[in-house]
Amino acid sequence: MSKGDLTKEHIVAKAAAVFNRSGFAGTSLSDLMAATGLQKGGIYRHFKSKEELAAAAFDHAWRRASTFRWTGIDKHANSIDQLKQFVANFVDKRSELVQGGCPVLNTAVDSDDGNLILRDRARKALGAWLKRIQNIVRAGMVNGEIRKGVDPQATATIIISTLEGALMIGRLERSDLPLKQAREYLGGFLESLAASGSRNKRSTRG
Amino acid sequence: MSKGDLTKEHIVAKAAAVFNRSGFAGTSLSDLMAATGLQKGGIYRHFKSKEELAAAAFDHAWRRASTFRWTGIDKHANSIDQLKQFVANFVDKRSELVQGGCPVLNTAVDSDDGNLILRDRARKALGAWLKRIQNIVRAGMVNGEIRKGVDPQATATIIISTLEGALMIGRLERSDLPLKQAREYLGGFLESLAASGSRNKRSTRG
DNA sequence: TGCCCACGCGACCATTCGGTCTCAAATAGC
DNA sequence: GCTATTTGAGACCGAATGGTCGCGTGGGCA
Repeated sequence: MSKGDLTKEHIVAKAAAVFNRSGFAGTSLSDLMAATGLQKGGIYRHFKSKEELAAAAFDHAWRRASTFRWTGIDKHANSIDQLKQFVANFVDKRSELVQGGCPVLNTAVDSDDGNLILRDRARKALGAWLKRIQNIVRAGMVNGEIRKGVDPQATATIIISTLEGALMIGRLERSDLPLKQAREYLGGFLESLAASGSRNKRSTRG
Repeated sequence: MSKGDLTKEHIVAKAAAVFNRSGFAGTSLSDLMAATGLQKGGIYRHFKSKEELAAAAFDHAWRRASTFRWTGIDKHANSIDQLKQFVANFVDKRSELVQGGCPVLNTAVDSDDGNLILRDRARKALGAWLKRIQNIVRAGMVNGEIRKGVDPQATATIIISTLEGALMIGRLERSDLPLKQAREYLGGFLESLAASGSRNKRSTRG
């Protein structure tokens, strides 16, 4: 990897934190210069505009967030346990994230009006996220772990909504209690999806 | 009401929509000039800074949102019905809001880093909102409508989280399905809070 | 009707914005 | 070690930013 590529990666990583904290409009080139330790020319050598950098930064932040949120899922055979693990990761692995909370939430609110490029990236990221949860629910239904009649799409919406909403509340209150409450609540919710009899052999604590 | 006060109110109302859509940093004085139809001097006659105007605009937007969300609550005697009405209002009365979604969500994300004035306003608004829901839950417990053992604080967090999260998803997807799913889901959730036997006399459809 | 001051206009200010470009220095290939 | 190419600094650009101020005007009150 050439020196230039290394620099580019460094810029993206630093910029991701700034954009995630301050939003696109709220981030100035001088903020980015301070964060990266580079001058303007050094940054613009690698990105042709602030927007292009913001897009790369979002991708970086989202890749990072996804990595943490989906770790340890495969160690569970049962779909409900997988979903519980995801919820637990979302709640516990925040500190490992790029600073400033969930990139999708932030970008959704930040670029709801203009900035189609950023909005589209957030939309696609959220879509993939929802789909991945839906697929776990569907697999659970096929395997007889999850009741017939459960709506995978609505289930995914509820899980993500609750987590993102609780994240927002917690950030305003500077407290992690809302997310802890969401985790506990979603634990019960996920148990309630179980097909009757399918969870007898093991503790209900996932 | 003097002409000046009228103008001031007009500025606040127009500015509220712009700030709510574009955020504080994303809103420029020229945006506000275009929205209000006034020149810079006309705006600065009534507000000593952009920030002061943004604070007044938040108050306006929040007052408006609260009005719509809490309409028709008193017509229900039962606390669970009151909460259902609140959820229904949140979902159905969006179009009557100041444009751009929930002011608390937007301001929370927008001013999470700097802007203490705005952040503080959003924090207090959210706190009052949570408290009001908690009080309904507590009243329901006192009246024997809601089970003992329900946690009013966690319940309020779950309701608001789910709604705000679904609002965010719906805005990204340009769809109202997520909010509809949240309403339906929360309907069941709220029913599950009922003290056993307390809801036999009436339809479960609130 | 006449006065006066609240009101809003718009020119003006320093500063910062995102972005460009030239050039010296560092790097990489030979 | 020499050269060709990358790389990043930083001066510079026009436009836009948030904010100020003096002045003309018109609405409100006597």
